[in-house]
This record gives sequence, structure tokens and C-alpha cells, in this order.
Amino acid sequence: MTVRVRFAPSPTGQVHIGNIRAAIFNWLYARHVGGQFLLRIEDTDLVRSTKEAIDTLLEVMDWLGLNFDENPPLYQTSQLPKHLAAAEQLLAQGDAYKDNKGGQGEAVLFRIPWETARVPGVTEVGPAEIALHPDTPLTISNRGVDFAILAGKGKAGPGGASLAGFHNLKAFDVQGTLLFDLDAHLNEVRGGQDFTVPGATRITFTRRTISYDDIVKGRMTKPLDSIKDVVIVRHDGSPVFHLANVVDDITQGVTHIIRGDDHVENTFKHIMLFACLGQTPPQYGHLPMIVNAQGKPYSKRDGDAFVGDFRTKGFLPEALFNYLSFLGWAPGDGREKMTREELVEAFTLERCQRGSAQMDMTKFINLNGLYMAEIPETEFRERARKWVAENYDWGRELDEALFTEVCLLMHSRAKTFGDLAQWKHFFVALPDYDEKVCAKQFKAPATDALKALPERLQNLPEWNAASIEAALLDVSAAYGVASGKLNQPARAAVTGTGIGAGIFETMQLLGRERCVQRLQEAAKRFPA
RNA sequence: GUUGCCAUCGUCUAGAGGCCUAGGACACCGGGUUUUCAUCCCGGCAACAUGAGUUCGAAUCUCAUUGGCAAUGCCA
Repeated sequence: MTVRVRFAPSPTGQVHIGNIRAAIFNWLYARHVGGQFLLRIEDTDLVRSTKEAIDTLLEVMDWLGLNFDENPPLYQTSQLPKHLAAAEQLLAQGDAYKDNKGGQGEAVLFRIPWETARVPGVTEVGPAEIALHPDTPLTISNRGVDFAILAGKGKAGPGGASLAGFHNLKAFDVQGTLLFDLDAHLNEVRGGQDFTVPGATRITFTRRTISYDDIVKGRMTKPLDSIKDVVIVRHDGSPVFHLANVVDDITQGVTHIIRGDDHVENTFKHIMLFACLGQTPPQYGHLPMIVNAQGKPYSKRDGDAFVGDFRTKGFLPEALFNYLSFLGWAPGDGREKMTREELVEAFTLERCQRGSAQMDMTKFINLNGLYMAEIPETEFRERARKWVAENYDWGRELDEALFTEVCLLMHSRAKTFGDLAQWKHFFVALPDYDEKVCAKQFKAPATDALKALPERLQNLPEWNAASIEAALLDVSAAYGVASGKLNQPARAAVTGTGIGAGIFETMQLLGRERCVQRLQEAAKRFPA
């Protein structure tokens, strides 16, 4: 059977790296096994879903090269009739019921099945017992068992779950007297009669669990007495995520569901939904969350981790793709910088991490720098040219020959295209002087040497890096500045900063006139 | 509260009982590449959450504790 996986975002804002990482892993898995990668837009939240969000999502996926099969994607809103039909089917089968649970009107609830022969992975584990808080009466009905548990320090805690969780339920009071025996009233309860049992302090029942094998986390188990019936259609008639999600996965023939850790609890309900709809549940794999510097999973409110932001900051899509692939996964052979093809080749869900991973911007910037360095010179120049034209005032029109030279000189120093903002001084009359750097550099005896430099430069017979260096050395000697110690002051005066390419080459590129002009300007602005 | 999941250097990770006095990468510190920055090279710092057990032997297995996260919605 062909593997079919999907990425199912809800277009209610920007996509953050947690979401897109799930998309990347799905994509990688599909491409690795030669399966299909599907896109489904879960736009059922009509209030918050926007066209813009869908557009940015598509744009970001395209930018990252996350091509999906079966275009156009499936829009969840288009599936409404199928969702409702599924709810009808469940209702007709007795697997769902209507109830005015929240007092807002009648909703449809999926009933955790009492008979579980249809559901894979359900096993009886044996007798269980729960201590109850006596202030809240125990209620038993076809909609579930409800009670307050006796928590630490005699406090009451919320308890209860679906009726299916409590086979052979018996309730006792503090003396041990049997107050209620579900087996004796089973038909009445399942027929719709409610029972209230005040004064119960202890219940016993046969515990059953549902388990499945998670591709990344291993065998997962949850007791049925911790699962409540779930609303699948709201009082206003709109289907809820659980229903829509499962029905769409059936429609799209999804075989493997790879998603974030936060969905593990839902999985048990979804498996039962699949089973009650007559389908074999797909395979599940739950990815660890990506957390921020505070250790919290990224949310739409984090602002900083939107995928689109990395693009506008000048990061390379292949670097982001590579970096995100390594959050929660590693090939195990020490490789870290891998091409998309290598990643597809090496990727397996079995090697996914189980614990959450924190994004480290520094490491990402470093990796991006590696990718930047590797761009061939001509291509780099074209991309850089485009970048400055689109992002900076000074970049729209500039000396093209000079730009080519600057690229050659500065390429290795650019970790992201965003770093190109520092190239500004090459293309404008005066640099933006960094006050702190200048204050540090402009001190005697360097200042005097600096003042003498313009004249010296004017008279240089040749203008090249070697002659400039000689001139600096000369002036240094004349004013008692140690050899080489004039370089940084000169850099500050000419470029405004303390960092950059070799100062002689930089000055050569800038040209004699501008160097002289800037040296004089610096002397004026920062009289020592 | 309850249930579930997770736990190796600051961060991402390697590690599936002896190959581990725990390896790599980023960051950091020091040095070198004709004294900035970047690149490159060399060196250094730095971790198995804690406690019991199983075993001849445990980062690896078991249990407990602690901590983190998640779920517990008519959000998705």
C-alpha cells in the first residue's frame, strides 16, 4: 500500500516553525518511502481563518520546497456534508447521541463504545478501585459516570469518564455496603435511565485500556475510564475538529498521521472514531514539540518564530529546512549539513527524538552562513543585488561595478542576506558612525596620525591596497603609533564601524576621494 | 488534582549492557592563519536529574523521587 501522509494546518495566522517542522517531517517521510504528501487546509474556524493566512501558508511551503501531491489541496469546509453524514451514521449505529451538555443547545457526542470488539487495541487489565469524595454524589448514565475523586489532603478532584470505562461498576459507602451494581442495572442505564448514588466513597470496576503503537514514541496506553465522550457536532450544527479530522483522513486515504505531541491524547479517541466508522485506523507518529528559549512550545503568539520572518530576515530556505530537520531528528552518523536529497535518503521516523527540542538561533545562523558561503560567486552577486534592491533605499540604484567588487570582498562575511545591511557605507557618501567604536578608536596619538592621513593619501602616486598600507605605516611611524595600530582607527573613520574586510582593500574599493572625505569628516565629528 | 509523555555538555545531538576516563556540532575561552570581523586550522571548557535495584559490569534494563511538558474545551 502506498504511504499517504498529510499536513493539515488551520489558516488562522502565520505558520510558526513548530507547524512547519511537522510539515517537513511529513514531507521527508513521504519522499523517503516514495509515498504521497497531501495538504489539507483546516479552515473550519470561519471566524479566524483568512485568505491571507492561506496565501502565506502556500507561499511559505513553496519557499521551503514543500511540494505537495494532489493540487489543489483539500479545503476542510468543502467536506461539511461528509462530516455530517458521518455523524448521522454514528447516531444511527448508536455510537453517538444528542445531549444539551453545556446548556447551549443540543450537540452530538461520540460515545466511547461499550462493546469494543470493533476497536483495535482494547484490552481488559483487571479490577480497579477509586476513592470518591463523598460531597459529590456519584451519577451513572449512558452519557457517562461522574464523580469527584478523593485527592490529596482530603480535597475533591474532578473525576469521571464515559460509561464504557466502567465495566462491572460497583459503588460502596464508607461501611463497605454495596450501594449500586451496574451489572444489575445495565439495561436500564444503557436504555437511558440515570442513577444518582449519594454517599458513595469507593467504586470498583474492571479496567480496560486502549493501546496503539506510536511510530516514534512506542506503545501508548490509556485507560478507558480516563476518556470522556466527545462532542463531534456543535449545537449550531458545525462539526468539531475530531470528527472533521478523522473523516477527512478517511477521505484522503491517509495511512500515516505524523503530527505534534500535543495530539497524543486525541489519538485514542480518533482510533475509536475510525473503528466505529468502519475503518482501520492509520499509523500514528507523534513528534516532540519545538520549544522556545523559555522551554515553552511555540504558539501563534510568540511572534518571533513565524516562518515568513526567516525569509524577510534573509535566511536561506535550504538552511532552514536543514536546520528544522535536525530538531528532533538526527541521522546518527554525525552529519549535520545535509542536502534535501541526503535528508530524504536518511530520514526515518524511528530515529525521531522523543523529548522536545529548543531552537538555537546562533546555531541556525551559523548553518545559514555555511550555505551562504557555498553560493557560487555569480549567483551570490545576483541574489545579493536583488536583496539590496528590494530591502534598502541605497540598494535601488548603485554603482554596479563597485557592487560586484563589494560582493567579492564581503561574501564570506555574510551569514544571512540580512547582513548586507552593513554594506550601506560602500554606496552612500558618509557612513553611519558607531559612536562607541569611534570614541574607543579616536585617541592620541592615533588622532593626530589620522589628521595627517588625508594629505598623505592625496599624494599617493598609486591607489591600491599595498600603497595604502605603506601610507598608513608611514604615518604611524611619523606620529609614534605602533605598527598596525592605526588600522582600526582608520577603519572607524572610513567605515564608521570596527568590523569589516581588510582595511586596505576596503579603502581601495571606496576610492581615494571618499576616504579623504571621510577621514576629514571623522576628524570634524570626533575632535579628540 | 488526575492521566499521559519526556529527561546525556548552555543548545542540537551520538549512544540500544562492556567499544564511554561518554563522541560530534553550535556557542564560549585560548592560540595560529603577515595583529579588526569573517573564513580556515589547532587546543581547551563543558553533560548521563536524584536515589535504590538487576548484573561480573548500566548513560543504556526495572522501580521510586524530582523536574519539564501535554491533555483534561461545543479550540484546532
